[in-house]
Amino acid sequence: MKRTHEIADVPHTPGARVRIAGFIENVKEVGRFVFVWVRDRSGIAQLTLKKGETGEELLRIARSLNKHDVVSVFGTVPELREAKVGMELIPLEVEVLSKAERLPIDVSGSVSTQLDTRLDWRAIDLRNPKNLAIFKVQSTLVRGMTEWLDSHGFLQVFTPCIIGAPSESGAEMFEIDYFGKRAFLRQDPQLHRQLLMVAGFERIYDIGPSWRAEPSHTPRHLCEHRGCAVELSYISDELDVMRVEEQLFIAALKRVVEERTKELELLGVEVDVPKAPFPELRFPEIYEILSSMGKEVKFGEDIDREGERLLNQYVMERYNSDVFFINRFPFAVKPFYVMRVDEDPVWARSVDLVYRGLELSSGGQREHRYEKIMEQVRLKGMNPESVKWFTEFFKYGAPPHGGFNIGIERFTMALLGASNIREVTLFPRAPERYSP
RNA sequence: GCCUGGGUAGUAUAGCCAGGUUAGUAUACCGGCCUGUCGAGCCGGUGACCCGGGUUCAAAUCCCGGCCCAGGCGCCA
Repeated sequence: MKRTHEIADVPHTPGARVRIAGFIENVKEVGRFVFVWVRDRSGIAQLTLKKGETGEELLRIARSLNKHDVVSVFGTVPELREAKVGMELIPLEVEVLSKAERLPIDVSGSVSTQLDTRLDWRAIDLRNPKNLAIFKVQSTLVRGMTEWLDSHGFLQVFTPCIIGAPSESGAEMFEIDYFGKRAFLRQDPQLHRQLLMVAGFERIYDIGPSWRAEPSHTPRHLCEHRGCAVELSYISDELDVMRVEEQLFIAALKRVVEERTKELELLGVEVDVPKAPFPELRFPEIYEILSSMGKEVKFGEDIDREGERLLNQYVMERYNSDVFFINRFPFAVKPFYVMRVDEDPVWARSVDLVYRGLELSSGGQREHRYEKIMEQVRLKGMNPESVKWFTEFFKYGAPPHGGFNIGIERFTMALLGASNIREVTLFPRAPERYSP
């Protein structure tokens, strides 16, 4: 290997001989000294070279280094550490593994670069330690969710990304050529998760991508995003789904708070882990709440962004909570597969989770009764043939079930207070961007 | 898709409204100075008006079209 230690793991034992590797952060010549900073993903090391003591060849190499050259360094831990940044090393040998030209963007933080330009140079942009911190947090966030799911009997599954027919009526999907036939990239793993409930898998989760062919120009939309999609059987109603979702949510945040203190500090983020149960607002009461706040929404209609913001404000003021559920959406604005409230079928057992003003997930109880599903297909004006591949299965026994899909980028964005979802996506896909 | 605001060195910005200087500044880069730098500092240098058309004696600046960006709305994770 080109190194024996990550920089953060180099022992503070004077005289210890180690080999580290990383990018050149800076080279400075001051008086009798040449200082070289080397960064790996764990931290910074300063190489200290002293004229008259260090060999001429080593001084020559050190002076010739450019920012972001990749090097491997063999050296000794000094008696006295004087560097204020990271650890210090007296180099004995510097091997240049790769040379770097002048960087197209600033990664050090001295000049801030616009997001779009950064994304053009994303692999270099990601060398910024703050960006690494974002994805460390994201990794832990997802692990917090999977750990909770695994320990509560949920089976991880993988459902198809290519589907033969649109999963919901009228949704904008990417069309692909499938051996001369029309196929689509899924916009949600929804229907296949339900089929696994029909299969008797009872509790599953699917972490994977979804695509939306919507030309959305907003800071919170991507054309490709990943979700943690959960489905479970034998629920009494959608409240059982909500109880699972909030436990999952809490477990994920706890993991981040426990394990990513350093990263949260670097990013200047404070996280409070909320307590269950989360506040729940329901239609049609929501119309009254909005009305009392001066916003009129017609009975039976969906709320818009402004309405959502007002509800967020309402929950903050009334419950002092930055997370809440919205339940019982109008069936008119939801897809055919949701379960309606039998006694009042204007409303669906459809649930959104809103965190820090951002819609994190949609879900709820699904309709598992064949006759009802077919009735709703008709009510939505869909051609029954187009969803037969899905609906047929419900003739042969289906447990009552429900689930939700938490947007991973959205979750990360809300958690870190990022101003744009692309900040928390490694290589985002947006209407005008599909590279790198 | 609609609305608003933008596009100036590698990066980030000033100048544009009231058209006319060597297009200013920071940072990066190159060179020099400095006996421990750590956001180092100081001196010198290289480097730019998105593309196409129009108005004008003259366009970074005004007008039209295109492409791209940011934000708001719709759609939603």
